[in-house]
Amino acid sequence: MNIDRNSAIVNMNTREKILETAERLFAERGFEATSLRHITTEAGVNLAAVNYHFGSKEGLLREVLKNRIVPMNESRQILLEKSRFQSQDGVVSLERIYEAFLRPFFNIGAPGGDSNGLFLRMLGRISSEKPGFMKGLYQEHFKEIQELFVAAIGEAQPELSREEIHWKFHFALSLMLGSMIQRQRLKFSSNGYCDPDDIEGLIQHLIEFICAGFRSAGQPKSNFKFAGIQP
Amino acid sequence: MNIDRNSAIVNMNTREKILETAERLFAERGFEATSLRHITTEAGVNLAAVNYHFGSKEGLLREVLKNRIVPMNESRQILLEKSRFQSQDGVVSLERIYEAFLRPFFNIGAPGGDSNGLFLRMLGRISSEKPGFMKGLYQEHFKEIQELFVAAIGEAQPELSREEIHWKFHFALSLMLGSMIQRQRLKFSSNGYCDPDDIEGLIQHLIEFICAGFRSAGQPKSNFKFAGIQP
DNA sequence: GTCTATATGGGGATAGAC
DNA sequence: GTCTATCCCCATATAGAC
Repeated sequence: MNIDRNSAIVNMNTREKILETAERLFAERGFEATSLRHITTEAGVNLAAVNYHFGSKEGLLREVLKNRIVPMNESRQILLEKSRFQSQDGVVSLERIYEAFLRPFFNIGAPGGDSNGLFLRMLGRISSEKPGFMKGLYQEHFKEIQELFVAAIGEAQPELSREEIHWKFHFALSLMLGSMIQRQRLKFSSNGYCDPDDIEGLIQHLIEFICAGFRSAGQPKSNFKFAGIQP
Repeated sequence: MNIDRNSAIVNMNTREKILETAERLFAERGFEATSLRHITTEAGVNLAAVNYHFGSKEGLLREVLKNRIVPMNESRQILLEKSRFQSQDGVVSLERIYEAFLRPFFNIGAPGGDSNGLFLRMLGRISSEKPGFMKGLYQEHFKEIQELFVAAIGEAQPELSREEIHWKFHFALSLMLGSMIQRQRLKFSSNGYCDPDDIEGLIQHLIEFICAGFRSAGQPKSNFKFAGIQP
């Protein structure tokens, strides 16, 4: 039943044990730095089982990611539809759109107890470690959901050009991943002013920051004269 | 004289050859995934030279980063001081502050011809690969420059609380790194609407997005009622 | 400072018995 | 499906000759 992902790893079958342990170790140490031997030892299974069940180390990674990403994107879609249903005219506000986009991302570990956001750090890390791999992942898992959200943003901010929407969407996505990857830095760089473990606060600050960015003029070249300083 | 970093690697001494090649390979493939053998083979030097000159693989990494970061931060400080001097009352606008902060970051490779931003991808990657290592790097190289810029932001936006400034500074930093790490994604995710190789456009869009975030209310909890949707 | 040679330990993957 | 045993590759680091 998989009630508590952190306990009773004994009661899982070999395949599940490997997935469970691999996810944790990939997140903690990175993909390259984690060996199959390390995974199988911690999981208490045989080394050869990985290749039997997943074909290769990369096959294992693909499965680990898929198990998290698919429910996350389903959740995003449901939240967006719910907000659209609750709206007056079918146009969802930017805040609601990004709440639907961000919340499942930060809850991706729940209810598995991934309160440290290890999985999210892994996702960000993989995206910089293996760009080719991520491109495939994008085509398979993120293309559709992105089109859905880009369309919703276009309805919420109809004055934005397609180019502007894509720039800003890219920034929002980069910020979401970056702020999670870099989250531990906030601990020692804010001199105690901010608590990086306050996920709810993080989400709210992020929504505010992102929506402000989407509402900005969108014409920086004409609105703002750059100094043209040479470094 | 080091006129062109990409040519005449033959004319460099062993230490420089190693630094040159290591920087490129760390950036292209990541730290863990790059072997000393690979570096020394491409550089055309002996394997043992790395340990002789840098003590260890991590010592080599430290030196590679230092060679880029120190000039970058000097450049940031100079740009900020120049903008302060040019201002009427010593208060620099947010746009100028972030231009001074961002431009040396994106020009970090120049005039070395790092037009692909490989070094920046490496920096972001290392920060997720080796958090402990980055903490040391932060203390050594980034603490001072951050305090300088946080102070300038506090003067430009005096109504922001310390907590808000640190959140937003963290976001801006995460976005800067994230947008560089994820830059290649923009190629295939924007359907051709945006050109990720247009660094000048990237800088201008970033400044606009970040400054809008800094000018947003700063009190999301009271200004915006969250839906409280459960995923 | 630079080389060869090697110590020492790990890596992913697989063949074949059970 | 799971195991043992092993192939073959690569890693970092160092000792010691030149």
